[in-house]
Formats: sequence, C-alpha cells, structure tokens
Amino acid sequence: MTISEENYIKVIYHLSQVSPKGVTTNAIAGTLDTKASSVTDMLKKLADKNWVSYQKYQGVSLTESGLLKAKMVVRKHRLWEVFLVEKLGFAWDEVHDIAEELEHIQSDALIGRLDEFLGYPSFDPHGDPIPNAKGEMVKEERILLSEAQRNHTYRFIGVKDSSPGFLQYLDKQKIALGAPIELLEIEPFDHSICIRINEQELVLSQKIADNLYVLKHV
Amino acid sequence: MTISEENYIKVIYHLSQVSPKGVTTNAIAGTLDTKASSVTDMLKKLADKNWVSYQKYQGVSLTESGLLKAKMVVRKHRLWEVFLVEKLGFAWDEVHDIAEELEHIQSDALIGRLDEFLGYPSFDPHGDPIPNAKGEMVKEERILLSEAQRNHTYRFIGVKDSSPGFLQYLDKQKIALGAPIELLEIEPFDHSICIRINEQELVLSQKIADNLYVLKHV
DNA sequence: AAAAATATTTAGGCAAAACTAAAAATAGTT
DNA sequence: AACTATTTTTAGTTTTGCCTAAATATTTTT
Repeated sequence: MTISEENYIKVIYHLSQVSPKGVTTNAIAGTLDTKASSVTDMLKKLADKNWVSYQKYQGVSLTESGLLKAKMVVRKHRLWEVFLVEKLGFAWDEVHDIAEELEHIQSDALIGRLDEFLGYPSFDPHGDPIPNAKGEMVKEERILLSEAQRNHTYRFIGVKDSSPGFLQYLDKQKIALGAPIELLEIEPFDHSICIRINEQELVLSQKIADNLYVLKHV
Repeated sequence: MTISEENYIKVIYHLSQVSPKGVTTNAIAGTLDTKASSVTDMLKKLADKNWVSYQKYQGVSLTESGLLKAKMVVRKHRLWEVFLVEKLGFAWDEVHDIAEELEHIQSDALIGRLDEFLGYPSFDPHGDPIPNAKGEMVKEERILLSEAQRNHTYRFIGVKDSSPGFLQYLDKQKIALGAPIELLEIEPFDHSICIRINEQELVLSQKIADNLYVLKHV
C-alpha cells in the first residue's frame, strides 16, 4: 500500500464518520487538497484492490478490508502522537504534521512495541480513541458542548477541530482535557455559553462550544 | 529533498568512506539495487541541485552541502536505531530496515527532541558514531581485528558488516559490543585467529575477524 | 597500439500520481 | 419537464524515478 493510497483510505474513513452513506469525490478532493479528477483516478485503483466499493457518480465507502486498513493508519497516527507528547515533550498542537509522516512507517513489530512502550493508551493527546491491533476502540457517549444542557456538569474529553490555532486558544484559556465543565448559561441571541471551569467563569462563543466534546454524564 | 534523493546522497556518502577520490556509477547502482542508467539520471539531478559534483564518466563526490545532507540522514538513521534498541527493546539485528524508513521523516524539531530523549548518544547499537546537529562526530582510532597483533588486548567497538546474519552469529558466540578481546594466536595458513573473550577461548575465521572493529590501545 | 571487455551515458518508454480542459451525469430550480 | 448549475468522469499531459536497448567512453588485455 503506497503512502498516497493510505492517505486516501484514511480520509475516506474520516469522512465516513460524518456521512456514513457514501463519501463524495469532491469531499475527498477538498480534504486532500487535490483535484476531483485525481480522486476519480485513485478511487478506481482502490476499488480494483477491493479497499472501497465505488459506483461511478455515487461516491465511495470502505470495504471491510479497507476499513481495517484505515483503522491501522489511524492507530499508527494516534500512537505516534502519544509518543510525541508523552515521551518527547511536544505540545498537543505541534504533533499532527509529524504524526502524519510517521503513520506511514510500515512495520507491525514497530507499532506493537511502540504500543507496549506507551502502556497501551486508549486515547491520543486530543482525546481521540486509539484502535487496538484488531481495529477495536472504545466508544464514549460524547456530545458537543454546544448541545449540552444548562446547569449540568460535564467532562471535557476531546476536540472536534484539532488545528493548532484552536488548540492554542484552549491552552490560553486553560481548558485542558479531562477538566470538569459546568454549563451555567446559554445566551439565546448568539448561542454563546457561560461555563465554570477551574473555579472560574468563562464565556465561549458558539463556534468554540461546537468544537468541544464532553462526556454526557458527570 | 525526496526520499530517493536522500537515499542516493546517503549511499554516495557511505561509498566515499571507502573510495574518497570519487564514487562510481556502478557502485551506486549495486548498493541501491538499481540500474546504472537510473543512477546517471539521478546524478544529473543531484548535480543540478549542487549536492554532488559530477563529471561525466568520472564518478561523483559530495559537495559541502551534500555532505551535510548525508550526515543528517545518517544522524537520523542512527538515532532511530538507538531508540528502537534502547527504548523499544529490539535486537541489534532487527533495526536496520525500520530505521531505513524512519530516517526520512522530515522534522528537525523531532530529531532534536529524540536526541535529547535518548541522552545525546555518541554511538548507535552497532558502534557507529552519530553525527550531532552540525554534522560533527567522534572519530576513534579503530582497526579491524584481522589487522591486530598477537598477544595484544583490544576492545570490540563496532562491526563493518551489520547484516542480521553476521550480528546473529556474534550473539551466538556471545561477542558483544564493548567486550575486551585478547588475540592469542594467528594461524598463518588460513588467517584464522584464536582470541580470549568472556574468559573463554574462541577461534574466528578471517572473514569474521575482517568485520570486527576493535580499539587499538587497551 | 589495437582489440576486447567493461563501464557509463543516451534515447526512448513505462507506471504512479498529480494536473487541465472538455464531456457527461446528476441535482436543483423554475 | 426543461433548463441551469454543480459534480463527476474522461482524455490527454506532466513529473519523478525507474526500466531496456543501443551508443559511446574508458580500461584492460594482448
């Protein structure tokens, strides 16, 4: 499997999470920053190799073997991110691009030993679950903070947007993974919210609340 | 710099150690397992980018910037080997191919932090010196065991051949890096030698002795 | 020094993965 | 249902890094 093929499979996997009935050519092109015609070419190749099922003009979805391939790439990406943060001391906003390269190293022995070295982590530094060697991962009952209810308390467990800009904003506001968040107020006009975190009150815009995953109960 | 370009530069660097007056097209082709015509193509490209000086039919040598590039690839390769052995518990005969992939990850920050994490090692698991960020590395007064003198004691500090087969042979004979070796006898007929190592006597063929680096004094 | 052997380069092609431009299919709108 | 807009595919190119086969240099042998 080439690096390019792995990247396509991974992107199709991520886009499938949002639109499970089929991923469009344009969506893939947009994510990978290529042209739609290039995507069509690659989809044919991936279909030939039985990693996606693809009908002209109807979008694609991963086959069983494609899904496993995708999960293995995601597994590698997230394990490397844990390594970069936990062992090398990188900040959570610095690791994505490096992991993007490391995820393509081909060695099952390597990734198995890395997993062991890291203590078999279940989540990466952004709160995303790490598939095990079989592709299984924990599934949490998480919601977006923008969908949460007034006067309830949640736990901040992940980000939807993991771009450096957003992560740096969270650092600045001292909003860290695992923190309890109490939803104090929802402003009807602009959907901004007021929360209590670290014993302080904080106002977050809808856009921010829309990118924070919280645990439903407690 | 592409992966292919890095591999060429690295191979030219290694071959230069043996033949400093110029590396031949065929030597490169042999090492990289490609055809001479492919090498010629690449040499032109590398010359255009000023990483090698190349005269038709006269072989190549690295320019100053090419030499630094090569040392940085070697640095990455050897640091990753240390990581694989020291941190992930791989054996010294298992790490070459994985490091061959890892050496192409592009991130100065990564390699700097990896170096720090490993405690700024000076040698890789095979006893080869690791260049620092400037390309400097320690130079030892080492010789081959086949060039050593009778009744002198040496220290085993490196291997010339680092193929898995040879390394496994050394493991089997309990010949480990750092061990003192006393040269007891040189057999004139086949140049095999008798040594004392780990309080035991051992006979080594010329081929073995020809691939072991030892420290000259003590 | 000429002939033979070897090494290297040139010329022409191929496959992967991207591109542009044009054609075809689908979706949306009146 | 027809027209328009959008999406997707096809067709034809480009670039990178490799290949084979043929031509040219260099080296070795006689």
